[in-house]
Amino acid sequence: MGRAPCCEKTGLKRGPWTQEEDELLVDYIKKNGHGSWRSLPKLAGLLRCGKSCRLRWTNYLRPDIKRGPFSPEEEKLVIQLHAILGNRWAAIAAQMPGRTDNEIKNLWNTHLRKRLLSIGIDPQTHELTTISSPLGGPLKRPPASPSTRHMAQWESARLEAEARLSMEASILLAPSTPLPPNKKTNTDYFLRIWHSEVGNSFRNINLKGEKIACSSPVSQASVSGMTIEMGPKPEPELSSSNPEPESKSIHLYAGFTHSTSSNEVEDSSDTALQLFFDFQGQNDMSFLEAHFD
DNA sequence: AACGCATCCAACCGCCGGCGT
DNA sequence: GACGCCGGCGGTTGGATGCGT
Repeated sequence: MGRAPCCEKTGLKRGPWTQEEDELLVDYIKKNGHGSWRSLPKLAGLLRCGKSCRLRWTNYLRPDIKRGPFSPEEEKLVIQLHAILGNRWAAIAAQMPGRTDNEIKNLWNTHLRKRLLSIGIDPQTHELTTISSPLGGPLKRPPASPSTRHMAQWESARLEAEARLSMEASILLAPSTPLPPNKKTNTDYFLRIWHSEVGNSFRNINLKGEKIACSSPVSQASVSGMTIEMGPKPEPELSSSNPEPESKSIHLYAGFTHSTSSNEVEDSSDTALQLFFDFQGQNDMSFLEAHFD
């Protein structure tokens, strides 16, 4: 037996919304909140499926939606977030206030994907597919290591958890939409895991699966006035010896090895690492500043 | 002006996970 | 544990629009 449709298909209007329908939906939600989407159309006097109403509201009518074209900064942010989160448009949208997942998805599929392809970057892996060598032949870039992918997964989960946390905080602060007292989300679990021994183990394991020696040197790089510090997490007394202002520094400790002899970062082709070096301006870092303190 | 093709994007579809019973 | 309901998500579609010939 198949699953019942989300709503009665017969007699319901489909296709583009009229201004009159929009007004009905906005008026109803402003007065009553959306409540149950399933019952909303009938209560609001709309001949639409509840799902259609929810989509129209979340993707178009919500008052906090920033309409208009994406700025170059926003496009860059989408690319950077996509490198971390993949096709998780809702998670990406959570990092970009005023933009919907549908908008970002459309932007990606119509503009950014093609743009990356045109410059030889695989839009799924964010790695160079083929680049020209100085001798004229094509060069193939090695794929990111499993460890870095693992790191990206952890970071992805953490970003999402913190996005949810901030969203919940804003909901709690809004008197009109209080959070039910018994409402519990995955946020606590994500953050707990990240700060637990499991998270610590992950952070302390290098790319070869070995523990990083704490005496390993720390590498620093500056990008547009930002200090990016890479390497094993220093002991508290060591970190205090470098009084870099918190707002101006980023620390990358997770699963990272450093090579002093060649002055090259091991596994430098890794997508996640490349991502951090690709930042061009401090404004672009703003979304990460809170996460990498 | 007419036609064909390409592009854009709002809307739809199907699946999945959370939750209550 | 099984089941159904519901909301959310990502992939896809198709009508509208723009552009070149």
